[in-house]
Amino acid sequence: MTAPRNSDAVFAALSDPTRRAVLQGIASTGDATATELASQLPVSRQAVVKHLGLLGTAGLVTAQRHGREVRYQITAEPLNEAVAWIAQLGALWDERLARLEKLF
Amino acid sequence: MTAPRNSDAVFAALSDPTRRAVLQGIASTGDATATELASQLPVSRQAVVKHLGLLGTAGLVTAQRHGREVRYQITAEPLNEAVAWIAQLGALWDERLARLEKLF
DNA sequence: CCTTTGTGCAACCGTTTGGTTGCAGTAGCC
DNA sequence: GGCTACTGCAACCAAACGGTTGCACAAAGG
Repeated sequence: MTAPRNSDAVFAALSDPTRRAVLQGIASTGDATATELASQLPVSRQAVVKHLGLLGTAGLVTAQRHGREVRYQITAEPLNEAVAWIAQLGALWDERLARLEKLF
Repeated sequence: MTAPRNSDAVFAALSDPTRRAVLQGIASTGDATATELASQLPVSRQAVVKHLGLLGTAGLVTAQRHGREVRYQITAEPLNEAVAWIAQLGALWDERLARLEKLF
C-alpha cells in the first residue's frame, strides 16, 4: 500500500550525515522530540525539524503528538527497500561475475 | 584496508537516481564506457563522467583503460558499509523495541 | 492570568549539485 | 598523413539543499 517507488526518497533521506545522526538519535532513545535531538546535535532545532520532515515523507519516521510536544519514532520498513536495491545490484553484478568465470 | 569512514561517500553516491542508474547499467553489462552509459540514459556523456568520478571516489567503481576507451566496473564491497550502517540502525531500534516490550 | 516552554511557519542566504556546452587532446583506422 | 571517434578539462547556469533567524501560536504550570 504505502509506496511503490519511494526508494528514491529513502536513499535521498539517508544521504545526509545530519539526517543519519537524527535517525540514530531517535533509535537510541526509542523516541525523541525535535528540540531534544537538536540539543544533541550541532544544528538548530529548525534544521532538525526540516530533516524530520524529509524523513517523514520518506516514511522513515512517524510523529506523535503528546500535549504540546511532538515525539518522533522510527519506521524501519522503508529501509528494506534500500537494502533490497543494493542486494539487487549485487545480484546483477555477481551474476555477471559468475558468467564471466564460466568462460574460463 | 580500503577505507574506514567512507560510508558517507557511499550514501552520497547512492543518493542520486541517475547515479544508481549508472551503477545498474554497469552491473547489467559487466562493464561499460561513459559514452555507452550516456547513450542509454537521458543525460549527456559529461554528466555521466561526473557521476562516474563520484562513484570512483566512493570506491564503488573502478576505471580501466583499453586503448582509447575507458571501461568502468563495479566494486561491490563499499556497499557493505552502507548495509552495515542500516543494519546497525535496525539493531538499535529493535533493541529499543525489545526493551519496551519487556515492560509489559 | 501570566510566564514559560515547546512547536509551526516563512523568509532569507551561501554553497553544493546535477546538468549543459564548447573545445582541446589522443588513440585507431583507412 | 589525415579523418574519425572517444576521452578530458573548464566554464557556466539554474535549482536544490542545509542551515539560520525571527516571530507567531499553543499548551503547562505557578
